[in-house]
Amino acid sequence: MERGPVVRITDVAALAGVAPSTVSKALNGTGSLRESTRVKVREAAERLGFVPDASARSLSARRSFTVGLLSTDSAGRFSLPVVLGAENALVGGELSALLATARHDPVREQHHVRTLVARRVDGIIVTGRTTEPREPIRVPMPVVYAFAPSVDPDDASVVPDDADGMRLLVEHLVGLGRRRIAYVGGRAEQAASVVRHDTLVAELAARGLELVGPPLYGDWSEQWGRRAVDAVLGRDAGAGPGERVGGAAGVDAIVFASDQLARGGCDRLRERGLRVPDDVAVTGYDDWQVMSLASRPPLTTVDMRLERLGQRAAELLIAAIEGEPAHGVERLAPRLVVRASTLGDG
Amino acid sequence: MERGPVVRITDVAALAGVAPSTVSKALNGTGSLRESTRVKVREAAERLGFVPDASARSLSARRSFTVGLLSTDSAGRFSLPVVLGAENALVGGELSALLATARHDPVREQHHVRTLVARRVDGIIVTGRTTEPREPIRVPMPVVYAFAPSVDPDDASVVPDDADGMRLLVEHLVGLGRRRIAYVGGRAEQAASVVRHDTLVAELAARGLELVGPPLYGDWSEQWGRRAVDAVLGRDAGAGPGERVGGAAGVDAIVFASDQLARGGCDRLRERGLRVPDDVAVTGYDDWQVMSLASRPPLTTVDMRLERLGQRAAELLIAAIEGEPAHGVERLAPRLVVRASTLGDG
DNA sequence: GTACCTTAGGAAATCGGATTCCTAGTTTCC
DNA sequence: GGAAACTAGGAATCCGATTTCCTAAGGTAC
Repeated sequence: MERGPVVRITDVAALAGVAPSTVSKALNGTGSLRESTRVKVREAAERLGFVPDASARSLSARRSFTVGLLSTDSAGRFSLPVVLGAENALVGGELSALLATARHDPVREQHHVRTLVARRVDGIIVTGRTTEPREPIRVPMPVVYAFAPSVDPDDASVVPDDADGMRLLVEHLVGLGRRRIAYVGGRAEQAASVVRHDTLVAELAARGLELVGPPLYGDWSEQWGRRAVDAVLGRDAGAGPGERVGGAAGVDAIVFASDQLARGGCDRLRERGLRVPDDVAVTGYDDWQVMSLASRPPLTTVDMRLERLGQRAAELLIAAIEGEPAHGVERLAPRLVVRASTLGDG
Repeated sequence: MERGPVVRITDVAALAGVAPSTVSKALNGTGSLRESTRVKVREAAERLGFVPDASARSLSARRSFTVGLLSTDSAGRFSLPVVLGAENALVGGELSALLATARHDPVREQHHVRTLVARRVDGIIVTGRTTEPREPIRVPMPVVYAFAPSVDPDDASVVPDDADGMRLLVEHLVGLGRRRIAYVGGRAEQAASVVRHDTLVAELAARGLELVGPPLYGDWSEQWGRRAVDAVLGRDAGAGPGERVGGAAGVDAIVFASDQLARGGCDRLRERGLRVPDDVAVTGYDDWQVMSLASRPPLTTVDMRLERLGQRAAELLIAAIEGEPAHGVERLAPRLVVRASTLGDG
């Protein structure tokens, strides 16, 4: 609340003693003007604190310099970083971000899509809660799907490369000499659980190894992580403190499909007297730091680089807006984060 | 990507056989028109899939039907729910939300403020990472501060009522018969640590009780929560399993200033052989469910109702936009969430 | 010195709705 | 039957910046 009368281009023109069109040219670096005139106009604009009205600019430019960030999710743990990364990257392209969260409600989503179209956003980035492929939205402007890809291969999508992440983990574990590896997933029907399992099995096979025991599925909670450890070790034969598990059912590493699971797993292993990583190495997934760092020991895990994912989506969208649309799914390479749950204190 | 040529009001007018101004009146319910005409126009608009251009509408309405959500924070754990609550409430008022995250960078914040002003947003909601009062932004439109209040008492702010939250906790603990209560805060210089401590002391005093030992401050980590328990119980004399603490230094409840601290505290208490809540009751703060529910036992804590806070901020902002600005700090009553860390399995 | 180019900058059209104002019909009333 | 009062809907203006088009002044050439 500082200046009541908003400054218009005509005010600047009047002060500078030129026509409005000249002000526009001077400030936008277009047209042919003497340098002295540009300076004069710039000074007048500066003095009045002139900020061009975006609506008017949009109207004549026939674009809004705005993109929609449509999140199926209530912008939870996964989509939030994506949204933030995108928002941040958009600023560079002098684009603003309209936030629209659908909260899993198709009606709400439809409403938001309509609003974004009405606002003539230059493009839309769609994110979701999980990596399950989703139905595309139908709008008359470019769209990029981030995290949750579109089922239409002609659309542009950016997703974390889960297979690559698992490959990094296997490489790391096997490199450390671990051979008897078990797998604990989250919900069985979700892509994240399945892809990670399948890749794990494939990568082990490529090294002449096999998963120890069947993959275990539950939900994504710490509690399931704890229980899964019991299941892996065999509930009945709780090993005593310091006692190496060994034997046919013995494992020397457990790969969990998320940090939450892994954290619960570490707790349970410790409670059962097993040392992590000395007796059993543990890996998580996501590098959700409130979990991965708070775990005892801190977790070796995979950072999906979600902010970078959002940033990349923004880059692709900007390119599409400028007439160079991408197609298909782009996979973003994740980053292995090594911590004490596999490496010990060393 | 469905219709190339965007439909304008003149297209609808042509199809309906009326003037553009009539279309506008028909669709907006203004002017005086025969019902048959309205229907005719509506059908034409429907058939063409007409969606009025928001820029044009904004230009003539002299407002953008958009509000800025300015988050100092990278929309972290606290500001995120506030932002979501606000965004959700805005939809009801047919307003859209422009997301702007400053990431603690004053330059970035200034840039975003400029952008929001250029876009002629109808108002701005400012949120922060902590409840520390902050400098107000200077803009020519209404502003509401949420979570982090403005230092200017003339501005409108909505904050969680921390004192009330602590009062609820004390009432609960004392009601359960706990008398020897210790306090563990987060960072000593932060309002959240201090207000909670001061209120705790005052509420205890009102009941003829005193805090056991000095308040302990550290950071907001689980690790500090664990260490703080050691400090409270006395590092040297680690009580054996099942042994009641008792005596001059004994406590029968520990109030932690956050769920993270409390969770670490529970872990440590258990490791020292103390039962929660039988030997020592524990309370957290925030009801951050990945902490409060994953804790063993789950935490009795205080839900600040951050989404509601954001919603309330949106309501106040909408009122201000409509000419009824609020002033001063409004405190939102929190909600006590009782779980097993004070009540046991019963 | 006249004819032809440049060039700086202004006037006017444009973007797409909303709104104000006005007019041709229709009603109402005495 | 004629004047006043409504009514429906169209024409024109406006919102504020961009952009196109055009003109007057200055420069160059022969």
